[in-house]
Amino acid sequence: MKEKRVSLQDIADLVGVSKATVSFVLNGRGDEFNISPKTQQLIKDKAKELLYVPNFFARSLRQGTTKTIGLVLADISNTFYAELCKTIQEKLHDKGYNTFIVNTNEDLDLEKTLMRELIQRSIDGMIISPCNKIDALIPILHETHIPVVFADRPGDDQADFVGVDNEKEAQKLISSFSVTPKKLVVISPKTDQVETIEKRQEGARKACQLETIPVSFIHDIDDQDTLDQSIKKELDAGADAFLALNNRVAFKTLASLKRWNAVIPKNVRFISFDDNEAFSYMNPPVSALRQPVQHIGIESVERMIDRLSEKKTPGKHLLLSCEFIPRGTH
Amino acid sequence: MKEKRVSLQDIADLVGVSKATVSFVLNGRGDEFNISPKTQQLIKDKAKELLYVPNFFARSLRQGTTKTIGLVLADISNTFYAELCKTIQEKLHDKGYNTFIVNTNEDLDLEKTLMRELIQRSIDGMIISPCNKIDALIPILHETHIPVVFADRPGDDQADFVGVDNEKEAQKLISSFSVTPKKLVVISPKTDQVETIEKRQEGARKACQLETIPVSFIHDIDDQDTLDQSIKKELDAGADAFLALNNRVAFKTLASLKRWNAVIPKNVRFISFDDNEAFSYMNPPVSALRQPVQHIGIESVERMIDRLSEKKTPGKHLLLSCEFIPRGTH
DNA sequence: TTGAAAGCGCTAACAT
DNA sequence: ATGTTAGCGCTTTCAA
Repeated sequence: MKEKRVSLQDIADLVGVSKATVSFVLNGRGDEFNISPKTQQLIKDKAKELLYVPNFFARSLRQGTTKTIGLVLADISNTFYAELCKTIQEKLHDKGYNTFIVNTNEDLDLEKTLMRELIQRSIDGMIISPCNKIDALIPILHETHIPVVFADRPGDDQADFVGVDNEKEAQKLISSFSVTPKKLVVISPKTDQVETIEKRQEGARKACQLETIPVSFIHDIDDQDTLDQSIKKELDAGADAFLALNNRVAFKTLASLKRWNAVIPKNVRFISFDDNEAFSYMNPPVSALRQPVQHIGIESVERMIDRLSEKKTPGKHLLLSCEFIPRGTH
Repeated sequence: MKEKRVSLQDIADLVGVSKATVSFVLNGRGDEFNISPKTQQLIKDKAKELLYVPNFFARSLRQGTTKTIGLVLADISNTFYAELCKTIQEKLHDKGYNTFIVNTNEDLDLEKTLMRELIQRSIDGMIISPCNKIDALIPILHETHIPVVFADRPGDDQADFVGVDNEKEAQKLISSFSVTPKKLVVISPKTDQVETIEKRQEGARKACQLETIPVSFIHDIDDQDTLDQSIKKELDAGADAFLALNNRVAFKTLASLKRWNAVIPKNVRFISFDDNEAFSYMNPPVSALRQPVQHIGIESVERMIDRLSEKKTPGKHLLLSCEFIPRGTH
């Protein structure tokens, strides 16, 4: 079963030409080098017969390029990233690049390990939505000179970034409630030291300050019952508006509200920062801020391609707008 | 910016030793070759200073192994596959393997292309949930001799497979309705020529035959309104039980039922073959058959590792059981 | 203790 | 119209 893979040399030997000739023909440059049609056919036939597959490594080693982009994602099982991943891979493929996807699972150490592994593989570039703070990543990024584009979660000013203005969007969102909240509760996901979530919190805080709305913050701690108790307390304290800071925590918050028989949107209003396929099917359908996921993916790829062709220098920050989807809970 | 990457030779030159020596030291085999501690330190320091990263391709080329498994997925934006992907990557990483994930987007041609690209990269093995029929893939699989494990969707008898007995599970599922249906409607996703969906249809058909329940089949055709009309027709014809064949189409079916004001589960009962994170949060919460996603991932990896160590020959089919999650719609 | 050299499979400049 | 050859960066055997 473990026969050695067929190499250029094998074909060359069997056809009775040199491996250079075989290389030319198989790369479609036979005519360019005036290889006779007869020889070309012979070579092609033999290659097909032996199921020849070129060795990608040998080629990369020789050419110094891999036509591969590394994609580092924080949580592939979150629909947001899954969608982002899909778009990016599609677009990169259109541009002739392969994508090496890795999932860091919001694990700071794993992220570093995986980034190093990607760099080892001589990827041509890296698109990343980091879970680490940029400071932790800088030493790693210094180990390489490939272009890096941050998607969704920013790096620093010197690095490319495509995403949304989380603070501004969150701030605007507060005024989307159909009734000005008497008391707002903001629920954050468990892993909340990430830049995006912090910005969203900040935006909400500012909006509430401006409009003098009392606001409190709850951090999801992975356990539905604890969350339920926190929410109960807020409800008892007169909270009438809830803002969930991503789609995962939105589900959990809704479950809590249901448990305490909150009547949405009559007595209590709810908005999710981050949309989900299921929201429109729920009862009542969930009002949410939709991030331009696909757009983020497309622009990240564009940016990467620009950087690869060295037409652009790093440091561009592209902020895309979100869209509020009014459904039945706001 | 595009300075050449530091190579072994660079370090060797600067330290004043041969690149062999450097290679030994950097691979932690310095003592084994009796390299003096002083030289070793010198080399290590220089490597760190220059941010040396070994060239993975050169190494792979030399060693003929890549420690990389290709993972071919049909639709990464479907929660089922996203979860599978996450598990598989985690487990492979534990075993010292990297994962090269590609998403075929249920596109038959793209699948073939991507599989070829994986093979070109000399991956050590491939885990795949194919969208193509096995016949279409056989020629491609013949181009290589690496172990292949089919996950979720089977290949053929000669190939390894880890998944679920879709036919049997679907058949059993029919008797999970709280009331025996007067008329059952089975809704399939758009891409329904896949083995798993066909088996589920078959299972439902058999169950209905045995219990003499009239059954009809609807194929989702991507347009909610058309689906709505089909479902309306069935409702008018007295359909009182609906079985959705994956989580995506479940949402759409529920939306339809809501549109026509079907009272669930009083007048109409609903079950989804395939669970979703959101189901438990819906109103009423959706009864569903949960596939052992993580288990499928874990076993696929186990199988792959076995095959890689050549302890096992191919052809093992592992069927895992599903679990019916009774919630509020069945 | 360390170095020299071969070779993994491929490409491309240079010969014939 | 085709062949020869020199590497790409690394590992490893053999020699010194």
